Amino acid sequence: MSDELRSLAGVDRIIHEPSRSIILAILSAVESADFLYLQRETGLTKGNLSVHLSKLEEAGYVSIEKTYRGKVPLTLCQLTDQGRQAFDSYRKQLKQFVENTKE
Amino acid sequence: MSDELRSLAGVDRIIHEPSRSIILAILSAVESADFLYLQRETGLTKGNLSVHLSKLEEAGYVSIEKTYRGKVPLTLCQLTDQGRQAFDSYRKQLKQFVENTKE
DNA sequence: GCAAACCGGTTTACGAAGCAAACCAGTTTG
DNA sequence: CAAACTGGTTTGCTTCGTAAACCGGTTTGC
Repeated sequence: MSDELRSLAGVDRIIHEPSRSIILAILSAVESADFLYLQRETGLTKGNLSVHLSKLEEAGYVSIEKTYRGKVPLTLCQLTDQGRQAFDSYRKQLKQFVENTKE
Repeated sequence: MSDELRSLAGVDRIIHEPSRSIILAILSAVESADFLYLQRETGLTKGNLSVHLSKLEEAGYVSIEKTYRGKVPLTLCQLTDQGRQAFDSYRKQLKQFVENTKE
C-alpha cells in the first residue's frame, strides 16, 4: 500500500516546482514561445522567469534560442524531447498520487 | 487557458513537498499513526520525519501527542480537520493540473 | 542630438528549506 | 554496570526560490 503513496517520493525536483511545472505545461502546448509571452502566461517576474528557464535549459528540458525581432532582442523557448518525456512522466506520477489517495 | 495551467501557482508550499504529501496521504488513511510506523511507511530517516512532522504540526495540519507505551516513548500523529481540508484541496489542485495538461 | 524612459532580459543577495549526520535521554541486554 | 538499542531532536551544510538591482541597447520627448 505505501509503495503507491510513495509514488511522489522520487519525483523530479526540477519539475516539482509550481513555476516550472507551469512553464512546462505551457510549452508542452505551443511548439514555441517567446520570453514575454511566457511572462504574461505564467505571471512570473522577468527575473524569476529567467532563472527558471535557465534551470530548465540546464536540465535539458527546454532549448533557448536568442535572436532578434527587428532590433529588439527575442528569446525563444521550446520543450526538448527529453523535456516532453520528463514532463509526461511527472504528470503520470501526479495522477498516480491523486488516484491512490482517493476518498 | 493559462488560468487553468496556473492551478498550481498558489499551491500550498507546506504540502507541495513530496515527503510531506506522503505523510499526509498516509495519515489521511489511518486515523492515527505512531512515529515508527510513519518512518517505515515513508522511508524517511528519523531526523527528517521529525522535522517534517514539526512543520506539519506548526501549520496546524497534524496533531502530535506524546505518550508512553509502557516505559517507551511513543509519538502519535493524527490529521487535524484543517489538515484534512488542506490536503483535500491540494489533491484537487493536482487533479486539475493533470487534467488540464492532458494530451 | 541628447537625456530620460523603456524593453528584454540577467545577475545578485538573502532568507527559507531539505537533508544527513551527530547527538541525547532513557531503557534493555549481556 | 557497560554497551547497545529505542525513539526521537538538534545542528550544520548546501541548495533553492524570490525580489530587487542592474545592464546593454532602443525609442521618445524636447
